Amino acid sequence: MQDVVVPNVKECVNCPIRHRAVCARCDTEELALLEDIKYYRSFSAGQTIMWSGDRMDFVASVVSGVASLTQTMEDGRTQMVGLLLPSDFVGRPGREIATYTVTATSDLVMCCFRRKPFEQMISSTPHVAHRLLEMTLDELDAAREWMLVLGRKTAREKIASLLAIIARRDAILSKNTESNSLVFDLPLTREAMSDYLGLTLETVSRQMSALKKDGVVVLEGKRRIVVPDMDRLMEEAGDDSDGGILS
Amino acid sequence: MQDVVVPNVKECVNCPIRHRAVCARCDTEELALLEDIKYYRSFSAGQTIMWSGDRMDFVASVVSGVASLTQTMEDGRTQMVGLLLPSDFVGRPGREIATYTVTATSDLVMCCFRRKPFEQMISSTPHVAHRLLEMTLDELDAAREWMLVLGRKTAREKIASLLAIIARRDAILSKNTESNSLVFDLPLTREAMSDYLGLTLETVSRQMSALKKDGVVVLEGKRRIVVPDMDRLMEEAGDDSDGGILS
DNA sequence: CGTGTTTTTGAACCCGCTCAAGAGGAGTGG
DNA sequence: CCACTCCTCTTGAGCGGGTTCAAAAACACG
Repeated sequence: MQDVVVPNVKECVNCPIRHRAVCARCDTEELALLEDIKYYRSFSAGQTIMWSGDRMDFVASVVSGVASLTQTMEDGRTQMVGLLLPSDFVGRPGREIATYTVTATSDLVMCCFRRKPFEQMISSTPHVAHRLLEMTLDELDAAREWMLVLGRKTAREKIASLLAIIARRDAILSKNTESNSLVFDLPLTREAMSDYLGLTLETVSRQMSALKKDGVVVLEGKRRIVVPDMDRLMEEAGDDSDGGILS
Repeated sequence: MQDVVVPNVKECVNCPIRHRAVCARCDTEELALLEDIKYYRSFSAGQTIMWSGDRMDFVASVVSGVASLTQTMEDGRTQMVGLLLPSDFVGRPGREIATYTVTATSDLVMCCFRRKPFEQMISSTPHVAHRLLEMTLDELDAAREWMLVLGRKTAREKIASLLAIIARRDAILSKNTESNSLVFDLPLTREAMSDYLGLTLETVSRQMSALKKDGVVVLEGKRRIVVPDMDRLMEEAGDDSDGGILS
């Protein structure tokens, strides 16, 4: 966890997610409006930000760290339904009550907007509304991709798919596209992985060991992952390797 | 299949989905613009409307019937990722190439808009853009709900969940809220159900028989379903019955 | 070093899958 | 009307991947 400390990000202009978040399309004037209604909040790994059913007085962007959306049945069965990485958006304009439980999976910084004024901005500034539509469509695509993983892939393919997704997002964010091999930190516990993949934590552990034994990944310590051959990983995930990591 | 013949719906004002579709918020002036770029297309049950990877020159609303979005892996494993009922929207503004295969699950009528002019409308008329955002957020919620079904529910719960969803949508559309018992036609084959639920067709058949044996549903013929007790069905689905069918 | 947490590994079981055969319906033609 | 085909759906039997339950190992932090 390389502890991204968000050094006094007060002004949007210096914000690390300035060009990917919901504010990406805003001009300086619109940014000024956002500055007025925004505030930062930090959470430590494991902390629950919001319970399903809670009143929700803000929406937010993830600035750094990883958060997750989960749904839980009465008997405790849990399914993660969203993995929120930097620049991703939390909350639904027009909705007062949270539908999902939001948890900080790693240490986390969020840029929060008070809900009411933000909803007014949606109506008044097309740039925010348009970017939000775009991001929501992307989320929908991601959710549908995940439905294929959940519904049809084997345990091994599921693990490989998750690693591939994180590796890809990580490569985009940190521009470490030197070679074909990738190194990144897994921001998820085994339990979080199992909740994402619809598996038990034991199966996740077993399949991680198997992928390691077969040389698909190398584990440095508990969380650091090395992918020697991205194409091989994609193959294990059951996707056709279209080659382009940054598509 | 009660063969909704869409009696010469030429004008939007008479359209059965006028108040739920992407055009719901439009005033008469905006409707006139849409009329210019729209045209109807009919498909018969089983017909493929568009293959994943195809060029996509239009977006559309489902007027009557049911369509499905599916994703397929190289080895043929298939997952349905969207079930499109009347008023639902197909296609993504800004995208030229279809990501999913779209199939007419029953006989189907769609109201198509040429893509380019429609995209211009998104930018120029906030009513369309705003409604589309709202609908996309609803789709995202539905997809996430479905991730819980795919990832964590048993075969029996999956079937019950699907029946509950269709029963609910059907109740809203046709306002047959006389009693607690519901009757509707299943617009899906066993195979389509299995593709939706991440099961085999045999398991779907077995669980349908089991639900019938246990009196949760009554089958009249092959496709007509009677749900004597909606709360019971919800219970079988593993959801807490919040009672309100029309929430 | 001890305690609590996360992860790994083992062994037995079971739900849903696979493979296979049969049943039911709709349409066609004699 | 039956005979035939095609297609969807049902049912049966055995198998296997992932779960469950249990215990040990690795690690973190005082």
